[in-house]
Amino acid sequence: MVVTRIAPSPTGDPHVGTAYQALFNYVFAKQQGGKFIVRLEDTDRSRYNPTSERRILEMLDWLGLVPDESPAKGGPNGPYVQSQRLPIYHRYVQILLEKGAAYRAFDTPEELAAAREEARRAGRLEQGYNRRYRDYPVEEAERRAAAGEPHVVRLKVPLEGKTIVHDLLRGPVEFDNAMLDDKVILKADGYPTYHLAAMVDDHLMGVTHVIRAEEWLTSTPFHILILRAFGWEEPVWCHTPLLRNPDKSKLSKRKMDTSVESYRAQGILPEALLNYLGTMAWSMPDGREIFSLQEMIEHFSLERISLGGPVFDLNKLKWMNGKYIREVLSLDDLTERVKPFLKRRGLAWPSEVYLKQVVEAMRPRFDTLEEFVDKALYFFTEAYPLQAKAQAKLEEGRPLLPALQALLASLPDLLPETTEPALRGFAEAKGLKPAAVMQPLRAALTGSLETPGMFDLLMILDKERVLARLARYTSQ
RNA sequence: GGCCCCAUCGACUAGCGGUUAGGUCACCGCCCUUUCAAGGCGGCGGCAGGGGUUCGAAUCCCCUUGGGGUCACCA
Repeated sequence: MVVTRIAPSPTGDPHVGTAYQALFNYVFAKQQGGKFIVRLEDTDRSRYNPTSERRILEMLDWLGLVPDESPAKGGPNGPYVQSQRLPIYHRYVQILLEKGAAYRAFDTPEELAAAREEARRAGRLEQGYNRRYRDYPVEEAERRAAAGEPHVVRLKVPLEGKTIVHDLLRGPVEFDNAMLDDKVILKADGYPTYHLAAMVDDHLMGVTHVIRAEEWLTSTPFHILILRAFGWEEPVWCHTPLLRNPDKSKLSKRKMDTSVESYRAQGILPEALLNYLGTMAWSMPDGREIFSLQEMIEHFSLERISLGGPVFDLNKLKWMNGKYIREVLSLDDLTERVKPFLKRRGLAWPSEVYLKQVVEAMRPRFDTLEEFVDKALYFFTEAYPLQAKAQAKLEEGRPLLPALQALLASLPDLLPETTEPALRGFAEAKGLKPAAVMQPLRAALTGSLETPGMFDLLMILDKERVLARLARYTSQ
């Protein structure tokens, strides 16, 4: 059975890169009838963020990428939080030590820094750790360890030969073992590094496909060496391109908004975010750009992942979100989604029917849920702003307002069938273009020059409110 | 800098030896129109460069250039 996983580390805000990886791992697993696991990699105690775990899990839930096994849900391979698996790692480190595949190293961080500095100054070719303890007598190392001397455990990497990563998307990628160094697998604080923990867990959890970001490609030979040291089978490796900033560098919160929570707060829909991420380095065989998670599962293949690093384009994300708002969601669904955004701004709506009318009228005019609130304020409060351009139009047409007020007051109702001929007739009688009447009226009723059509506006606002708002400008 | 990956319009991409190089976002124009949108129609714009292979290269190979990643007791 296919088993995939994501292994986010709880160090901060839930990241779109995590969502991206989750999407591909989830979709592939589901398509193959397999399992999708979430495992928290919290072995870096210094960067640990206590709220991060919960928020990452919430993000996946919001997106609808429901894991089969996770810290929250549990499963047969738990625990799913690495800090709770320390005894497991210690056991496996011991095995490597006994096999002579790893060794204890007593260098202090200061010594390592000094050695690095010296190597740099000497302009030496070889990179990384100088292997000072690689051939240190085992009995002596054990004695010092037993005496409680702080130390790390490093993998004994072969000095010669090549390690070949068979990447699903790139074919064989060769690395000279001489270019590798003896990486730390167990830190002085007793926590494993990513390299060891991930390989042990992937093996124990039966992960068959490691689909992860390209930044891991160059440490894959090291992972393969760990696997070999244990005598374990390799998973299928599949390194996907990195999401990029507009300047093509790796997506980062310094240059871009990378927080999924932030997009959610702006009123980006989970379906749209997922859909957009699904078009990053992947495409539907038939070229369609709007597709659901389910449709992606139906047509997905890892082979269709292209290798160029895609720039995360806010502009297109917004467009796609707008597409979902006006063409994919039902009116009822959209109306429901808009509610929390109104509430958060302290706005209320008189009835379900009213809200739905407003949403329908506004539908082609907003791309995010937050934008809906911004642009539809005058439907929900009398304290809407009068924009400068609208004010100018209003002043221009101010002389018309009393007559318009009288006209509208005289009508039996403000339905479009009634108001359209009335207003057009009014303009014609005055020898004016319709716009010369509509624009000042629009400005008076909404404080804006960007609104739904006048006749919809009048109907939704209702007679009483229309007249009251007009009275603001005619009663002095 | 060493090592590794990558390379089609400004952005996302289709293409997997023979296409007038297609679509989407953005941009521009037109239409629709009471405003703003949405929508429709049209336009601008690309195979990084150089060598090969081949009857024929965006497609295969090599080099150059460019971009990115990685070189932590972080993941």
